[in-house]
Amino acid sequence: MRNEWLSTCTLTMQGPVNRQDVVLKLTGSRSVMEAHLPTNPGPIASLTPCGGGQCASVCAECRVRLYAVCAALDRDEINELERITQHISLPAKTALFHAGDAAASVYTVTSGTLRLQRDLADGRRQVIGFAIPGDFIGLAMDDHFGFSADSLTPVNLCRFDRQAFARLAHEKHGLMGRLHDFASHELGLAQEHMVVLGRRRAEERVAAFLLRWRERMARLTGASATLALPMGRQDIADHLGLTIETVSRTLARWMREKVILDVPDGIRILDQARLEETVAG
Amino acid sequence: MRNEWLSTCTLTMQGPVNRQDVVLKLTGSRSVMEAHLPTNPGPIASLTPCGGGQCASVCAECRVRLYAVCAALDRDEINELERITQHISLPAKTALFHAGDAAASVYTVTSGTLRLQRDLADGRRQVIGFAIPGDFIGLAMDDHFGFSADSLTPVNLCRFDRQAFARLAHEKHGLMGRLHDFASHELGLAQEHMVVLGRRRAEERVAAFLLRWRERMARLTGASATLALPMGRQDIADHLGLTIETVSRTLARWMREKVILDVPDGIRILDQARLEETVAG
DNA sequence: ATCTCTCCATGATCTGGATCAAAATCCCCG
DNA sequence: CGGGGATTTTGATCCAGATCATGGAGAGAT
Repeated sequence: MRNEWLSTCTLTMQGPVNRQDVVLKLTGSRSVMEAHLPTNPGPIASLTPCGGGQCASVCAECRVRLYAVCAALDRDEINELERITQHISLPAKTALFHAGDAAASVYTVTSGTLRLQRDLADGRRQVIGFAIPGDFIGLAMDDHFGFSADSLTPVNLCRFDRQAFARLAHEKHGLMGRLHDFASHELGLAQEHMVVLGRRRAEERVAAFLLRWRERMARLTGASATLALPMGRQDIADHLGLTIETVSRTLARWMREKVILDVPDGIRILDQARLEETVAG
Repeated sequence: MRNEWLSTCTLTMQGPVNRQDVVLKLTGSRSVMEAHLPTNPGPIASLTPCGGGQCASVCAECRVRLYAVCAALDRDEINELERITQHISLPAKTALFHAGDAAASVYTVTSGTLRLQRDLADGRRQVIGFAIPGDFIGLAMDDHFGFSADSLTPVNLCRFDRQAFARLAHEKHGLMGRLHDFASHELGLAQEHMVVLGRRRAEERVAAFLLRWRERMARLTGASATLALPMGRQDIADHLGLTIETVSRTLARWMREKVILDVPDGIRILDQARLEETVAG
């Protein structure tokens, strides 16, 4: 009904097109302004292999090694893994891959934050999650990615050829076990998020998100008073199944009530107990 | 606010209490009537080990073996697995385990349907999914189950001691790989369900559910005109983040419009294309 | 400094689906 | 076959959060 006109809308692009940039810019309807056009995936941003792909023993000094899947491997195996590894950097706000792309690679995040999302044809989107250092990207794929990945900040990743990585996982039992631990853990989190999306009120969703994000960041950087939020309000909304207005209003209310404090690029949680009560109901 | 009085409500039970039976039965508020009390988990229904736990080579004639995790094992390994297997039957509408229980066992479903759910303190519930023959239960657990499992129909399961099963998985590489495949696949489905819960309208949710359930049943029994729905309307609603009224109205409308046909214990899909259009938007 | 663009905040209004209510149907079980 | 609880259906009304509209604050660019 409301989006019917979309079905007859055709645009022709000249030159290479990054799909992330192709949004309908029509005034008068905010939601349509943000609709991504279902173009063929264009070339993604060029990637910079670190040291020309020839970095020896970068892993040895990797800060996330003990959190990542790599922790399953001993020194020799790490070297073996490193042979199929490409260390790459991605600028902020750049696509790593798109939903539906052939999954040629899998990744471990070593720094920065990525947004993982699925898009519906009419522009609605669900942010599946945010990937942070130590996270493995590519657990839930067949031959094709089921979601898109975009950097929110500059990001560094280890890229592994998927076939080669799968071969290694089948040789090295510890690696497969570790992959399975990651997948099980992710599955548990996904199920928890289903409860949030299916049965929680707006305020509870935002509180649950802040507490969980704080937890994840604490694992990386240790407990910190301020909480960096590299994702925008719209991203939070799309993660929680809300609108940007609802997220904004909820945070604004908590700021008025001194539950949280606004700081540049994030917040500071002043009253964690209050957020926990909100989640507990 | 609305449920504040619950915080002062205390009931004392005499004799063993099956948590599934403990619901507040107060007229005047439907949602509270259905609230499960947070009692300590009582003893679950007694389980009947098939043949006193001494069934030799039951696996050989198992109808779901090729779909289940067991498919990863050769004849000798199957025998080894069978030594740590207990074949059990569960009557309909019976708890297998509760969220928070120590996860002593993991399971493969061989017949029947189970409902997997998480409950919030105030009675809201999210049905994580439904387990059918071939499904493995226990992928996403740490030491404790993150959700409850109840039979909707009579159910037969293979119960494995979790420690022993984990040990076997660490010895038999194929089994671990298969477990990981199951976990990745589940993760992909969970992510898809997030889109449904976060961004889809009521009608789209129900259509997506029917199509997906049909797909799963088709894998088991082959394509069939009628679709058995062992779960109730409330279960569907709690799976889709809707109310029973919305589910009921949506199905009723489709029946009026000859998209589906009411049959005992299920439906018949008359116009699959219509449902697919609904999901596609 | 000014322009532009993107993101965020906030008030006003609307609405899809929740809630409330009541009747109808189903399903055991004796 | 009939009584009583559980589940489902259907109608009326309500409301949390969506939608619409507008203004403001920052960050880059020139």
